[in-house]
Amino acid sequence: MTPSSGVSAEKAERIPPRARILAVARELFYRDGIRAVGVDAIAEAAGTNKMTLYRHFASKDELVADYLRESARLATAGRDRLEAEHPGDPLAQLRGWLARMAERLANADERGCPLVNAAVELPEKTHPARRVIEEFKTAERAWLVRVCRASGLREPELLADELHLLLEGARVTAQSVGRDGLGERVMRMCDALITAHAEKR
Amino acid sequence: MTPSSGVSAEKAERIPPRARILAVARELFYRDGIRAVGVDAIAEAAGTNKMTLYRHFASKDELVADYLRESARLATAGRDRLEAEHPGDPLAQLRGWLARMAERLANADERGCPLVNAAVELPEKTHPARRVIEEFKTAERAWLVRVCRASGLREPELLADELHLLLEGARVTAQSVGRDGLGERVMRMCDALITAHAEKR
DNA sequence: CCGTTGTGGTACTGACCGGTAACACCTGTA
DNA sequence: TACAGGTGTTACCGGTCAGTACCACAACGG
Repeated sequence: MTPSSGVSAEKAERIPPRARILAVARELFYRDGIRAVGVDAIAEAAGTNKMTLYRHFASKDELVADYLRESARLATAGRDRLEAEHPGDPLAQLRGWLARMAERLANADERGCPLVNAAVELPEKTHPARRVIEEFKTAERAWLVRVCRASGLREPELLADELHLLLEGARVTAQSVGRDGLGERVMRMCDALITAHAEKR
Repeated sequence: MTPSSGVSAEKAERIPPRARILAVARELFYRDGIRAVGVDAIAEAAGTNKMTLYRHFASKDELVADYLRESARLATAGRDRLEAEHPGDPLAQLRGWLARMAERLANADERGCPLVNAAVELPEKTHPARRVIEEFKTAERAWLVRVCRASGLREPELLADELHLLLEGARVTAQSVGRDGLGERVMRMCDALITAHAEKR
């Protein structure tokens, strides 16, 4: 057992402790659940200790909020990347987003949207995570509406809601029942919805 | 402070302790989350103590599994009631089920499906709750397929999945973003889906 | 050279966790 | 009356929780 022994992220590297802690927290919180992971475990897995953790995060609740902010940032960056990959082609952006979601559904490590899971785990309305969750989900839906509208599809708000709810449902269903062929089925449903909103009247 | 002081369910009544414990567990686990509620809190709120609780439940995990079995039983009973209310009219049963779900979405106490929430909170594959969750969700989907097929709708499996995923998505979205008008929107989407599967060539 | 800053290590607090032992009690029954 | 089973009460176990005090050390810049 070497002196610097972390669980999955042994970082004796030059990455500052705050980033190491946040990376490890993201992994453990997502995989095992927020309430199931103690700050001790995070600190140890990050190759540091609880004191250093509390020098960078005021409390576990704040660490959780930062974990969710980071997750939201990554998701937003992914959407930005899609826009860069398909400039001026909102329909391709939309399909790319759906395809990525479908891929995730087949992944065995997939445990749904980290922010949705946090909302389930942390019902307290005063928890600092609540704001982050609400803002992220609102932005996500707004992006979908924008892309649907830019694609010239009829009733973009309705379509965005249909797609969004369908995907959210699929991501929790993957956790509760299973994911056999779920990705393909969902993709077909989404395609049908898009087609319906393209043809409509 | 009377000697028998529970939180929300003061039962000095003639209800046996096991039932009291299960009722209180259902309320607290659902409202606050499974990991957030200790066995002490449940015993106290049920007007009893931890010893009596452990005389009826082998462990907290088993209590959780029983809580989920009870929730599943209630949901199944609700579907049976629908069949009794609309005998031989599967379409009315389906619409009744959807209407009930939409009602729930507007309720401020709604915290989604207890079994889905448990799946999010308890990722361990070996947890006794896992079996209960999977069996319930499989049965729920099977009921939907059966009703859709009996209603003479085209592609009943596909329609059942569409409705199921949409509803699951709505129930988690109510927790993470909000429920303003969500029930009505979802009902409209479901109606459109049913119509589409009724007309379909 | 000194002092500052960030980090790691250890030990600790007080509360709570799930789970158990031992005993008093109450109620029904024979 | 006497026994028995289910229940309530208290105290306890070892472990873990979030959070903190204190000190040692290493790197830095003057």
